[in-house]
Amino acid sequence: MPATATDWLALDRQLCFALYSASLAMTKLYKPLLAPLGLTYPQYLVMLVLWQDNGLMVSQLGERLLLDSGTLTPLLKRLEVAGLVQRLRDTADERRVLVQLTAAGRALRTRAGRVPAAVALATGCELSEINSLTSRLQALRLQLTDSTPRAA
Amino acid sequence: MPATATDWLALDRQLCFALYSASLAMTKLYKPLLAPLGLTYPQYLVMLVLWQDNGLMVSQLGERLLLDSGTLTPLLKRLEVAGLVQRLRDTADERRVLVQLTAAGRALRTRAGRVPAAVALATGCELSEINSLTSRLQALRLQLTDSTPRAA
DNA sequence: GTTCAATACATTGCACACAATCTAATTGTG
DNA sequence: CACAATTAGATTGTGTGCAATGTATTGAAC
Repeated sequence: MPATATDWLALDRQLCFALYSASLAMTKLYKPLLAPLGLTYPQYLVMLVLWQDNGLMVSQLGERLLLDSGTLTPLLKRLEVAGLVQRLRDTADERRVLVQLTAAGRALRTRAGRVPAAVALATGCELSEINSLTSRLQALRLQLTDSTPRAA
Repeated sequence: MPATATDWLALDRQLCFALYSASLAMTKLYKPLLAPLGLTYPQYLVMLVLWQDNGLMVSQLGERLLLDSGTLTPLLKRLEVAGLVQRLRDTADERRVLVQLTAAGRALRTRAGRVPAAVALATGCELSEINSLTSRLQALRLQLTDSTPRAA
């Protein structure tokens, strides 16, 4: 089967694969940077949210990160075991679980402060280039989540 | 702890999160498109490679997709159970496993032909925009895999 | 006030990713 | 030829992602 003039199924032509492999490569880049902090990459994302807005519900974390409870519940339990967060039932509404940083969790922010610069360096990109690429990816994600409704 | 003037740890400023969430959103977009073909998204990527180059070794698939045997071996076994590929020990070098498309696997290419257009539509982007974003992500991935050597 | 629907989270099952380790086969060295 | 080093896959264990389902709590309607 000879390749057509423009083979739409060629791997190197796929935006999806460029996205997929770049994302996995990024995760691998973070791994040695986060290991000293005792965090995996998704756990780091949760901490980023909590460092900005402490005391969120599980569902609010899920909205920010676009993850569901099936992913977050076990992840948060591991963060709790690690002593970085506390999971507290909301007394006003006992369906809710509030995720609070512990002192250790707050303290970790300082050590995490060095991570972004190390990542920016590894990308080999100017800051302006990083920002423009970030913006385009955010726009793409917005478009994709709109064309892929997740709830009726 | 008040946010600094430029908070380098802000979630929406992270290239990594834009990449991560866009990649997950892309996978969710593919899911209903690939379900009729009986493929998951990573399985689809493997099929893309094989449709271009049939009869590769597991390690060659891994080079193209940047995945290791721990990921590919069970995935390929599932594709074999689905009747789309065959895994054959190379008689010349019995360490090697050659992955060959079956007739059903080759035939699936025709049905997959409709997928790229549906994806392009969902992105809401011009083709030129898709291509430029793809190129930038490929360059980023290359830079990241170079700064993150995986073998000594 | 009881019943029904909605909400918030937890659980289960499946499929990746990947580090670390293992086994079998091949290659290189003398 | 013996044998150490290398190579190719497979296996194991951990941690996501997510669909589907379960459970307890709350809110709404009557």
